[in-house]
Amino acid sequence: MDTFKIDDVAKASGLTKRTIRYWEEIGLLMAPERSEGGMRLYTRQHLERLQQIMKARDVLGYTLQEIQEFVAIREELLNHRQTYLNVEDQEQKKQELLEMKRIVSQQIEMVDQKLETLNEFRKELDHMTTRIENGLVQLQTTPREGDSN
Amino acid sequence: MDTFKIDDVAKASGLTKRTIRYWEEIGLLMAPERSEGGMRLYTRQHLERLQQIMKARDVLGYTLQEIQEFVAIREELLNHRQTYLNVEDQEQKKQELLEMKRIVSQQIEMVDQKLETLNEFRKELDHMTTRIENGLVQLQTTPREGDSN
DNA sequence: TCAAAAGTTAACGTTGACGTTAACGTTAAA
DNA sequence: TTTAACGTTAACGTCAACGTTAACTTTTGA
Repeated sequence: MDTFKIDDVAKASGLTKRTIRYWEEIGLLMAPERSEGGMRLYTRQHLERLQQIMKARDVLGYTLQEIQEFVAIREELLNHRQTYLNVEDQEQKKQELLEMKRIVSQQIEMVDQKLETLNEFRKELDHMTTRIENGLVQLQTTPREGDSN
Repeated sequence: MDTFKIDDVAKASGLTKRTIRYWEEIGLLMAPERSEGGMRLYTRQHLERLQQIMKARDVLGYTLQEIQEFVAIREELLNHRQTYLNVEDQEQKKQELLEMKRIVSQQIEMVDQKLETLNEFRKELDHMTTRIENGLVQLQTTPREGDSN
């Protein structure tokens, strides 16, 4: 079969069933097809989406609302291929594209800011490692008060 | 004076007074000295600490608990200079240093993971920008159905 | 076929991270 | 000195992001 039940998805993703349903409830995960009886039937696409959301949540520390904004833009870009017809539609599409560009620019700025700070943190951690190892060496080379000399 | 009242700290940091007190309450910010009457008297060190916490919260998306762990280690390294006396103290200090090294290694791993994912995101955002701008160019060069030719 | 396993919705509970309000004490400037 | 501005603690409120439980229906394997 090409579809998964919610427990399969939960196990594959590491999320709880509640969380999966919750994310659907708030519009973060697209609602899957249902069986005759009403069971959710997920596809690979749902799994991929969940992975993306988890990455954004865990790594970027975004709220689900912020993630939703990002994912929405991304989706819009994909669905939103060549579909302009007349002058008004062109004008509208232009406005949409400009709005998307604005939001994406904002997000780039945020990501760059995060990258910068993360690199600072990384340096500090390296520094701490050095200091710890120096401390360990000190212990080796300075055994005890008046020992062996 | 070398001390600040809570409202000064709030304005300097952009946090609310409530948040500052809350962070002290959960042990994230060291409790400042008090005046005769009981008013909190902060120093520059408190301000610096608050900046660090804010960075970790906003950029790394850590919970306050996680931040506390990071900050604690850092503090320990600073306070924890050459203070070994006898063999048992040396052994204890060695264990402490090894434990700190373990935790710092963990944190480095997490930061590296975050950096990697952030760079992926950054690339994707660039890609989106390109696509949006292509869309805009398309609109310019394909004005209207059967226009001007 | 039929019970156990797994699914569903609905609703209330919980936890972290504060916001808000109340009731009161302290500082500082007029 | 006195009063407005600012500080304090204590307690309850809130919001996001789920956890948990209940009451019920659908699937499934022996």
